[in-house]
Amino acid sequence: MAEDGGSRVDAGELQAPLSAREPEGDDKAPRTARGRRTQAAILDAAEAEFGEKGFHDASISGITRRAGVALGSFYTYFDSKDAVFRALVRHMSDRVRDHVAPAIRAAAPGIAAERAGLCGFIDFVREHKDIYRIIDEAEFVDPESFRLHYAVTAERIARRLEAAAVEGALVPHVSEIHAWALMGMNVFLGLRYGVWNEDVAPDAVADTIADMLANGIARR
Amino acid sequence: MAEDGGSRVDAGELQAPLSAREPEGDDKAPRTARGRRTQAAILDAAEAEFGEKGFHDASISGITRRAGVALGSFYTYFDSKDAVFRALVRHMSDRVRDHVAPAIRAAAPGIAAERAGLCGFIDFVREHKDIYRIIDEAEFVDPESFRLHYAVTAERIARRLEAAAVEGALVPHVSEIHAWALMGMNVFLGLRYGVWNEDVAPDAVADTIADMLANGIARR
Amino acid sequence: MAEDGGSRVDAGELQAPLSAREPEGDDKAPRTARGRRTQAAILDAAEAEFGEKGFHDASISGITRRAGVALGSFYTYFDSKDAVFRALVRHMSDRVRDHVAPAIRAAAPGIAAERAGLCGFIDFVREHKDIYRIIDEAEFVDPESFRLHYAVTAERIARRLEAAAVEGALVPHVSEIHAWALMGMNVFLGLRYGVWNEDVAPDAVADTIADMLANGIARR
Amino acid sequence: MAEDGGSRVDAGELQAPLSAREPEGDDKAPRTARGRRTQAAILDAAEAEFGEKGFHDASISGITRRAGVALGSFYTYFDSKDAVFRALVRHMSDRVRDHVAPAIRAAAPGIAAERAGLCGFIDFVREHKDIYRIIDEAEFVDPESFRLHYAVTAERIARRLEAAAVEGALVPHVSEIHAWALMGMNVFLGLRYGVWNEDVAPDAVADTIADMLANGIARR
DNA sequence: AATGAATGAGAGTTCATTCAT
DNA sequence: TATGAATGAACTCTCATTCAT
Repeated sequence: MAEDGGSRVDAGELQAPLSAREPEGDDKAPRTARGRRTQAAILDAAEAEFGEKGFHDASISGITRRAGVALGSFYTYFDSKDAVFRALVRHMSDRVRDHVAPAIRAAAPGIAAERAGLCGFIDFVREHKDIYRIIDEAEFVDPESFRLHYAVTAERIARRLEAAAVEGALVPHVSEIHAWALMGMNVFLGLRYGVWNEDVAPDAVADTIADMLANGIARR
Repeated sequence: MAEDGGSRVDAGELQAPLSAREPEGDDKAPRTARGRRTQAAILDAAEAEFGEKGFHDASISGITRRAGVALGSFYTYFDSKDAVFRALVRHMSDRVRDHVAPAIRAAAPGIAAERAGLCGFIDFVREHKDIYRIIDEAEFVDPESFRLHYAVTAERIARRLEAAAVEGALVPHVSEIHAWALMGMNVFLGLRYGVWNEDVAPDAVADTIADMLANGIARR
Repeated sequence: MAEDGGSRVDAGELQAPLSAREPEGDDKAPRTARGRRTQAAILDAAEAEFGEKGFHDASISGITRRAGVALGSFYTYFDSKDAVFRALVRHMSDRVRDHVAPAIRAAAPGIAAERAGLCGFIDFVREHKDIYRIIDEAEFVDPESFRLHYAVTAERIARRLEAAAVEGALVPHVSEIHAWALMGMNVFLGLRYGVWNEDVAPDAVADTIADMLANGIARR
Repeated sequence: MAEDGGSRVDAGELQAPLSAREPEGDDKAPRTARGRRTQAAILDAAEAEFGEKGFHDASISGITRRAGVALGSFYTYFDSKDAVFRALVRHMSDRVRDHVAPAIRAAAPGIAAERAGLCGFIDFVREHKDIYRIIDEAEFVDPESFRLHYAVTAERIARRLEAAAVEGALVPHVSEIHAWALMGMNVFLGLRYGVWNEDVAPDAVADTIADMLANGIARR
């Protein structure tokens, strides 16, 4: 699952409405305004259906029922069940990134930035619990996009850490290994304190992790 | 996925062969030696089938074909597709724990023990790559056992950290949050350096993480 | 099995074609004319299949084969094998009633009306021998509809007898017991002289029973 | 279902225990005492299983589980599921007859005898409600034995009526039609006042029917 | 563009029966 | 005689996808 804000998103970028997304092969470009509305309705319905039931228990007819359109209309806008799923994963992956990125950029490079990323991630997950299921299930539905998602995310973290090291905020030997470790921490803390139970405030979680990242946990 | 060794396993305990497992409701106890052999063959085949295809694309007939038994024989030993899956998850969860536990116990409490756990985990995952898929897919197939697995694992880590803190090896404020962070790190490092690619030695990964845990990564 | 004509059916009412039936929960309402044709074909085929083989030996694929539609189409119109069966029982129960009712109403209340009912019933059964199997098997397939069918039928006979008693055509103490006795007689006479063997004319059977009902069979 | 006592059973005949029945092709003769016990246990279990679940939902394994014997042992004593069912139907048919016959013989030929038969039948059914299901289901499981059962029973009633007519107790023209009518009445009255609900005493039912048979129900 | 009926491969599951021990 | 594992045909039901209207 996405757990990190990217830096390629410009500040002030708004969440693009579904109907304005440019297709990338998984969906078909509607020709009319009516068509765009229908496609958007289907994508929204797919989010609800997949989030609620998971990929395999979700059904096309469930999606079109939620969307209030005929079954056949689905295939006017998407080639297959897998295709909507991919489109949805990409869409959600973007939304997480867009949610977290501003907070990261606003913080000082290094520990503070990572702290902000984790905090924003937990916040986001709390408001979009279904997303967690959706992106994670991609591992089994469309391994390639799952792999890509995490590879890209880890790479983004790694570049950020390196930049912070160059600036002198972090130790010089930060590496891809650190990036994967941070990503894993974030994902599981999001699962535990975002999806499963909200018994601890995101800020408290983030403070704890920031301290660990800054000073370690060995008694000296 | 399991990524930690428990302490309830006695030193020297051997991995119990499939044929010696006591059933816990997901499988039916065979009453003859022949029956035990067949059940073990089915469980082994299920591991291969699920690992290769994932839960939903796997089929009972695929499992029995691999096991070399008739389709109906499956139902002599398991109630359903879900039931084998659950039995398998439990079995594998136990195997990871049993593999990692001795290394953890052999190390000094604190950073060294956690280092050993991560190292053992990556080793194990490299030799049982399918396991990763199987246990992780439980999130969607049988959420309860997924939840239980990670809750139990995190709890075990937390207790270990607390004990090390009491001994003075770790800072006194270690908590459940640290446990979840460590678990998440381990899982993702196992995925990246165990399942996806073996381009970095487990020891190197573990050294890096041990250093981070001991000293943090902030420039001081 | 139905063996009696109801009084709620208006004189002159025609047997509704399958395609005009309103669903009551056991079948799904088609939305196009084509759909109605298909559903009717399936229901007709089900009658043949169940009548010939009985519920358990009948198969959905047998039904769709007879109907000349694809297997899956069955589930477009009925939820399950039980659901078609229930729809069919209801349909046939209505048909018997509608066949017999006019003859009953045309006769004088009392013995003549019951005679007409029996006569019409045997006639009907002779032309629809399958119905016997179908409705009777409901006792084992869907006990509730079996129970309901006979309870409703007995009640109808009881009311008719009471009305005739009030008019002075029958003795005043006719009761539910008489109704059940008449219903049982009719059913078994229908079985014997309608389904099994047509060696005696319905009128002859009815005359015999009418005499017995009118005068009893004790020598005086 | 049986609804009449035969006259071929000698007075004083005891209900033969299962283990003493002579096989008639549907079961296999046990060679040892132990074998007879096992066979009897299976037959008893079959009565319970079929009575509770009906023929199709009953299973051989359910029967052997109830009997406390191994699955394979079933085939030591019966050739098939149909075979036990047939043996059971014959057995129960005999039991009804044996229960009702003495009462019939004790009564005066004619109305009194038929009254006694109905009364005894309702009594019997109340104590063996499952039997109703078992024998009636034979219509769909083994039509031949169902047919035979009712044909034999009707014939027995017919002979009894004829004899009573010869003695001057009944009108001279009693026939097979009367026999079937009586049988049908008895069966349905047994269903209503024996199986479904015991809200009316068997004697009251029998009195009502006796009066109807004696005098008819037409107002004169 | 929209509809919804039609398709049919494929899945999980059951269970009467056989047979080696 | 008794056991229970093994078999596999057969069945009901699902659902992604196609297509005529």
